[in-house]
Amino acid sequence: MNIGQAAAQTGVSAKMIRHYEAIGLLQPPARRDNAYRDYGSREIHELRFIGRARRLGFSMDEIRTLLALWRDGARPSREVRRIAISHLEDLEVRIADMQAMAGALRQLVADCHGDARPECPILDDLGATCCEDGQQAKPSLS
Amino acid sequence: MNIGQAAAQTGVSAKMIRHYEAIGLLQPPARRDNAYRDYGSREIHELRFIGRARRLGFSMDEIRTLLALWRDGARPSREVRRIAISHLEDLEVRIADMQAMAGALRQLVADCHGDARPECPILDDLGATCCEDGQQAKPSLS
DNA sequence: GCTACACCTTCCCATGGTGGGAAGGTCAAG
DNA sequence: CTTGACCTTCCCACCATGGGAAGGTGTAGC
Repeated sequence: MNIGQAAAQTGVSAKMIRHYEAIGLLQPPARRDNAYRDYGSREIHELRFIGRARRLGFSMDEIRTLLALWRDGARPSREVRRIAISHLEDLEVRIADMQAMAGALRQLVADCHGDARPECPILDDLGATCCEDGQQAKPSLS
Repeated sequence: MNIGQAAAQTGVSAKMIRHYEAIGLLQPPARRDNAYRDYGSREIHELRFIGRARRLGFSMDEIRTLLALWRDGARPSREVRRIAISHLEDLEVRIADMQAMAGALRQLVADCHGDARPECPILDDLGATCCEDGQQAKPSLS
């Protein structure tokens, strides 16, 4: 199977398939006489694996490890679970961060009348001149 | 004020201050005889503005616009509010995405016993061979 | 004055995941 | 034989950020 077909089958672009090969995430596939890469079901399978893991937000490093574990039929599931939990915790931290951002923004948006007048609590907050004299004027953000 | 002091005062690294200048986000500051950049309270103020906006997750493009609006004392607050709302919606979409990821992962982690045995629903799901024959084996992820 | 150290300058490079695109080869259909 | 769609490799760009080199400057202590 050509790289283009493999890309279509797995949702991973041809560019990225070559990239994954270049960084050693994937074994170089067989080549045809015309030097075209030739993918079989095993490679398709791995590409799909990578695509899904990416969509779950795993880093390339995590995916590299998961892929090794996946290829090793005898791996202890403990290992995999540990990685998944660690990534999950990571995700949760980032979600909490973004929720904090969103909360602060929601407050600012709610406070801003948003009409033709120039008064704007959003800009006021962003520009809060908290430390010109070393004093924090207002707790506000961060 | 030296760039290092400005960095300390604003929480924006010296590297980034120079970078913001290079991409035209900031006016080039005055230079002393020794060619050192010299920052006054106005620049400190702007740097702090940028730092806060970054911490709220605004993109550089958004910040560029917000900064222009901020400098324009007569801007309509409507403009600012529109940008903030648009960014907020963006944030909310991303939060929802990450929550979906986290939810799927949590499920997988819960299903995986995580011991010395090789059976692992997490890898099974990632590797789900959904379409080798054009059939989706299991709804699963994405 | 000399030495040490901290700071400044500019310039280049790396990250990571992805895409754009050029220059050239190959294949299939008309 | 032409056309267009594909493939190959190679280089470049993004974005925000940091690392670091090579060289100048300012300050403190001796």
